[in-house]
Amino acid sequence: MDIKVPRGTQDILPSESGKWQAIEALIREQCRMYQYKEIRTPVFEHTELFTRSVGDTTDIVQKEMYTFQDRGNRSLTLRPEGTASAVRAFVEHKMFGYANQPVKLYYMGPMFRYERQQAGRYRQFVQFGIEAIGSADPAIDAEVISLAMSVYQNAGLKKLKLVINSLGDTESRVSHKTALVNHFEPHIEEFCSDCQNRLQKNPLRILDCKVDHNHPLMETAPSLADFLNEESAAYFEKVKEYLTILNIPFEIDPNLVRGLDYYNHTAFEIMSAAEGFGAITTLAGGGRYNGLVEELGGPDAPGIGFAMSIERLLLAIEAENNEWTEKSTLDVYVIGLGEAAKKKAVELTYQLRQQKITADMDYLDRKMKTQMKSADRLQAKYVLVIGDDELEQDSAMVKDLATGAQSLVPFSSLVDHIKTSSTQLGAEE
RNA sequence: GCGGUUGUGGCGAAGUGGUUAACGCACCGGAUUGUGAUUCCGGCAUUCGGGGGUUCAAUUCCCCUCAGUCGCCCCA
Repeated sequence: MDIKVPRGTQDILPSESGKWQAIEALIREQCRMYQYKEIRTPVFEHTELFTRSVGDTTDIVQKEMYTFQDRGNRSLTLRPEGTASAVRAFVEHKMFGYANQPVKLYYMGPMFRYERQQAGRYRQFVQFGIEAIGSADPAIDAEVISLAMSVYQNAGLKKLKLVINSLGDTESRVSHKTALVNHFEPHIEEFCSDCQNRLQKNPLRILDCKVDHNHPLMETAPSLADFLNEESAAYFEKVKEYLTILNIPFEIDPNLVRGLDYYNHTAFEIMSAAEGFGAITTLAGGGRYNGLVEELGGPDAPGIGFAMSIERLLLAIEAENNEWTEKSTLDVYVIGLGEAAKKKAVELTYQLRQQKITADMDYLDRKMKTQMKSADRLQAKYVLVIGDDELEQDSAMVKDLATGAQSLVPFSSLVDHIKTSSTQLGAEE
């Protein structure tokens, strides 16, 4: 078999899936505390959804999307991020009419971006994200950020860095854009063709161009911070104030610009400061997107959200050396010796499971010693041994693997015996 | 898109231009024909990612290719 997983994808094996489930449970619990409700949207959408929301001059849309034609000649795209779908659903199902506003949503699932893989970056990766749509209160910006922080803290992470910035409102951005165009236009022929295209459509993207990043005009480009109008600056101040009330430390990075076009006002990233972490330190990113709902055909509802990568969260946990010790969940391993005893073993294993006692047995007809070894490796609490002698007495030999003690117990009282001894065990701990 | 690095059994990992490719783990069998640690004995790669070339001879040298991995950029 020489077929392998496609590039940039991975199998999460049984030895790892326990961690995933633990993280997922932690996340769902946090969302419950904050009263965000899960929304599940398709993994593919009409391509236009992303070109219109994420922005058709962004890297994501221009070179990272998995876009294909279906048999009906529709252009579809595997979702590269979650906000577009959530907002699309918000509009499609008229959630702006819901009694409870803002509408608070969360999602968790695979996203797809065609990129070269490296540590913490995959072509299929899992994002957890939330969206609060319908409120322009800076307090909810702080709530959104605090939920992200609280997931990380509950996962045991300590080395975190929150970076925030304000991208300003439409007016601020328009004046900044004009300044950028004026700045670059006289020398635009010195830039790459991509940048020349970006000049009128989205000059901000010129600033993170890969080709021309050494051009002297990059250094002297007008900064967004200088173009924030009064309302935008006041809004940003309020967000900072609320973060301070919540005791969440932050840094301001005036150069923080998110890679998606729909953001305005608050933008933030949470990074890992753990040493030994890969080159990619961003754990989560998000921001406000007033205007996006309208862009997708809804009313003028403001929104804010973030997305985080589960893969990177797990990497960060590892980098901070927080071990997840997985406890064995096997109560009983049943060993049947000989044909008649095996039949009994099959029956008993089934009965134990029905009584909510986890049980397993050998299906390879291995010898006693090897089965004991299996039981040991599986960290079973008890082993039941059934042979001809036990059958004659309608009993099983019950061995406590921790102490090594064993006793003959009648089949009829096996379940009670195991239940009472395990609760005693549990009480001693 | 660009660059570094790696590719030997289920896993980890040595190694050499030349008849049998170390070792460790795991696994299987036995010592112990009904009991898990340890120990001892035995078994477990006609083959060194794939293709081509150099050579009397290549897993070892050269070229190409594929794949993993890491980094740049950007992002989650």
